[in-house]
Amino acid sequence: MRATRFPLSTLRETPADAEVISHQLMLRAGMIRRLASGLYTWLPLGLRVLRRVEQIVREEMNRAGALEVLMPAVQPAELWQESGRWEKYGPELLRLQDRHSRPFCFGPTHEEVVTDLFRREIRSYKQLPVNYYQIQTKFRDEIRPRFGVMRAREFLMKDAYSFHLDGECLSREYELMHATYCRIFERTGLAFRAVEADTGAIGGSLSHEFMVLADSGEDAVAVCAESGYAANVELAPSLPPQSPRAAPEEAMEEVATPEQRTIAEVSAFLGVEASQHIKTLVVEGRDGGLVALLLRGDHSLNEVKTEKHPAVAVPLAFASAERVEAVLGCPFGSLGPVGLAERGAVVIADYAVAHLSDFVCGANREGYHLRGVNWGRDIAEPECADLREVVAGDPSPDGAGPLVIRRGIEVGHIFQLGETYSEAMAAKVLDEAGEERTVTMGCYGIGVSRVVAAAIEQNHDAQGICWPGPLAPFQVALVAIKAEQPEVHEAAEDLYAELMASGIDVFYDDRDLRPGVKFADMELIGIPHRLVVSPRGLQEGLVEYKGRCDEAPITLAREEVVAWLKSR
RNA sequence: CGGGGUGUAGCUCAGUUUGGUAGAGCACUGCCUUCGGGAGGCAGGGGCCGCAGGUUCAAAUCCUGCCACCCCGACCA
Repeated sequence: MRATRFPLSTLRETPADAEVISHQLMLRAGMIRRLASGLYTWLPLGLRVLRRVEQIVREEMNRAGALEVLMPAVQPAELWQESGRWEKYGPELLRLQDRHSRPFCFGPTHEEVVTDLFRREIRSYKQLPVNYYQIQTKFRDEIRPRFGVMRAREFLMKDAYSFHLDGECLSREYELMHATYCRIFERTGLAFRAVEADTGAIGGSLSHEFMVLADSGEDAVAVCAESGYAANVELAPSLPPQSPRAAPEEAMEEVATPEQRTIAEVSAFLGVEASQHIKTLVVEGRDGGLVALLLRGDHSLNEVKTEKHPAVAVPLAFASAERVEAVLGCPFGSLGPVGLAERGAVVIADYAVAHLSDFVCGANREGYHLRGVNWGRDIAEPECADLREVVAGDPSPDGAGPLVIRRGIEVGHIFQLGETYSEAMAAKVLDEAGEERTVTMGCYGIGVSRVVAAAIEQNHDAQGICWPGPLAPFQVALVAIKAEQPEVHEAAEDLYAELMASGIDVFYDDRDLRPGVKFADMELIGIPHRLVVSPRGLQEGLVEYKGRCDEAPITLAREEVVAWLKSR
C-alpha cells in the first residue's frame, strides 16, 4: 500500500475527551472516529487490525469444529419474552418497534436466537454436539460508555453457543473452547491469563474469563506463580488463618475518639495499625433486618462473595445512615461488634477478623472506641464467613504459595450455561431410546473490538502503538528519504515491488514530506518493521532497518533485505 | 438518575468576567526556500460561536429553556 493512496489522518494532538491511552492512540493514529456516544466508525487503518483479530478467531474456531453462522442483529421481542429476559433485562437492552408497532430489540447477545435456530434445525442426538458461532455487531445501551471501543455501546463480538445431550459432553466442549481461546490469544501475541470467574446472574456451574494483562485493566485477578492458580478477585476465596489466635494481653477499655470516624483517622489517633481494627459495615438482611459485616481495617469487602451469604439481601445494599442510627442507635463512625447482636443486628465476621486479638473497634457510642477487645472474653465468638477481597501475599486457595494481584482487561468469557435457555425455549432432541431430551448448552464470547484496544493498552510507548506482529495493520513501513532524487525514487520503488511480490504486507510512505514527519507517523501507527532508503545508504548498497521497539537502527545489504525480513 | 464540567474552524484552545465587525497554533490549498526526527516565508480557503427563544441600538459574551459531550457516583452483570 502506498501512503499517497491511503490517507493516514493521524493527529498530532490528543483529542480532549479521550481518557485512556488506547483511546487516545486509536484516535491519533486514525483508526477510529466517534460518531456518537459509544458509537465508532472504523477507518481503513483500524479496520485492518480489527480484521486481523477476527481472522485469528475465525480460523481457530473453525479448527475446533465450530460452525460459523450469521444471525440477525435485530431480534423479535417474542423470543425474549419466551426466555423471560424481555422483562428481566434492564435498560441496557435497546428496544425498537417496526412500522407495525411490533416490538424488537437490537441484540446484546444471541442465546434466544441461537436456541430458536437449534430447535428448528436439530432433531436427533446423532447431530450433537454442535457449536454455532458468529462474528457480529452487538449493542448494549451502557449507562456510561467510555474508553473508546473498550467499553462502547456498539461493538464487535464473536459469540459461540454449543448444544449437548449431557453435561459430560458439555464439559468436553468447554475444555476444547478453553484450549481454543488459549490458542487464539497466544496467536495475537498478547500477554493473557485464563482465570476462574463468577458466573453472575447467568448462572451455570463453571466459567472462565480471559484477561489481557495491562496495568490499566478494569478487573483485578489473583494469580499464584507456584501453582498456576488464577481467578478474578471477585471470586478468589481467602483462606482462614492457619495459626492459632494470639492470647489476650490487654484489658478492654473504652477510649474517647472525638471526631475520629474512619479507620485511618482512628488508627492515627490511637497509634494502632489499621490491621488491628475492626471495620463494621451494615447491609440489608434477607429477612428485612440489618446485617453487620466485620472486616479487618486494612481489608475491603468483596461484594460478590458477600452476596452469596444466606443472611444478606440480594442485591447487596448498604443500609442508609438514618436506618443504622434508628435501629442500632449509633452513627457509622463508631459502630463495633460488642453488644451489636443485642441491638438486633446479625453479625458476621470475616475469617481474618475472628483471628484478631487485642483489637480496636467502635464502641456503639458516638465518639468512642474500644481497645484491647478479645473474642470469647469480651464478646462471644463470632459467626465467620469469607467476606473480604484477597490481597497480595495471601495464600493461594489451593494452598500453594502467595498470591499476586494483577490488572486485566476481560476479552473473553466462557460459560457452561446448562439448561436455562433450552428449558425455557423447549430445545429438545430425541435420544437413542426415542425419548425427548432437553439439551444442555455452553456459551463462549470474545470481544473482538475490545481485543484491539487491549492490545494497545498492553503495547505502546511515548511514540505511539507497538503492535504485536500478528495484529499489525502492516508488517513493514518503507520510507524513502530525498525521494526527489531519481536514484532514491527508483530504488524505493524497486524495493517496494520486491516486498510486495514476496507477499510482505508493506506500507510505502511515498509522500512528499520531511523524514521526521514520516518517522513519527510510522511509529504512531505502530508498524513493527521499518526500512529506510536514502542516498547515503544507497551509495554503498545498504538499506536501514529498525524494529519498532529497537533502540537503534541497523544496516542491511540491499540484496538480502527481503530474505532477512521474511526470516523475522 | 444525582453531582460537577465543557460546547468557538478538522484538532488543541484563547476571547465570555466588563456586550461594540470572529482569533491563535496545528491541519488544509498555492508559490518559494528547506529536507535523516513533527521546517521557514508569502498568499489563501474554511465559522449558524451547540440549538431555540428573550433583553438590547448592538449578543460568542447577559437571561430562560433545551440538546450534546466529558468526569465522579449510583444503576446494570
